[in-house]
Amino acid sequence: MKTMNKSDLKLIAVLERTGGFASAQELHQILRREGDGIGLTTVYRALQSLVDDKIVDLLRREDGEAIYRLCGDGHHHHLMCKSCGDTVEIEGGAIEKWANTMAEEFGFREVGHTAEIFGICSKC
Amino acid sequence: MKTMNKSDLKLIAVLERTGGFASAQELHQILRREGDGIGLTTVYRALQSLVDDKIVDLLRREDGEAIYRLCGDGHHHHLMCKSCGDTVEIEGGAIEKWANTMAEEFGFREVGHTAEIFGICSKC
DNA sequence: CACAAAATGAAAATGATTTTCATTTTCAAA
DNA sequence: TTTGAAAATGAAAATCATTTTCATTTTGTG
Repeated sequence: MKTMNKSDLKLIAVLERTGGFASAQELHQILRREGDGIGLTTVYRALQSLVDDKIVDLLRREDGEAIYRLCGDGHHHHLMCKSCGDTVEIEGGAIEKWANTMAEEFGFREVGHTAEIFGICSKC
Repeated sequence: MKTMNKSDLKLIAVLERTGGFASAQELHQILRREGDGIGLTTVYRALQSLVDDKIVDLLRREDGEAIYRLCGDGHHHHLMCKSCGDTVEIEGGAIEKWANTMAEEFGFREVGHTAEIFGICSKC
């Protein structure tokens, strides 16, 4: 780990606090809301460098927007209602195993994965 | 399967011929190169409707660009190389079970899911 | 203090994708 | 065959996330 400036630390702090995934735009809004005048450009730059340093994971939402989360966060998956948008965090131990097994079988390394479930919740 | 117009068929033809994944822009260029004056808008629309009809799969390149490929039959998942983009179709029996179990546990119905694995393949 | 390197952010640029909207094509009913 | 409505089409404008540019500010160090 090399350079680590103020902005990097801010982003890490927010990611720690919020847990899970967030897009650059969302992270920027959160910081703004908290009174931090940080610029969007800086947020992108900080996230980029954190990804380069493997401190943060970069995934993609279904629409292609980049989302970030702290590496090594015991990560979880989501169950989201297509109707009301309500989301439940769920464990994915089975998925981790599946991903690793499959990746190994095909000789892949530096493996990551995404897995989300969606449906209609009981309230809707 | 419902509507299926001329453009849809053209796109399917190109996807069959080329095999593997291609972005909307690439598919458009290929058609143009072959003398077809189809517009980019139409390419996007055709791809969208093919995805809706589950005739083509939509994934994302690392930079977030959408890439499309003809669906094999049956539901499957993908193992994609972050470096060269090579993709392997894999079975996800474990995932189906996991998704259904979780959904049931939280009272969700009409459940679907996504699960993709990515890493660096042995060639890269 | 002084100064070079690093950091910052506003604004412009980029590039994929979507939307708008006017025009053309398709096609079944008359 | 003619006709009218619905579907399809594409050029151009609009969106939107992300990147780049560039002038300014901050920081660390000699």
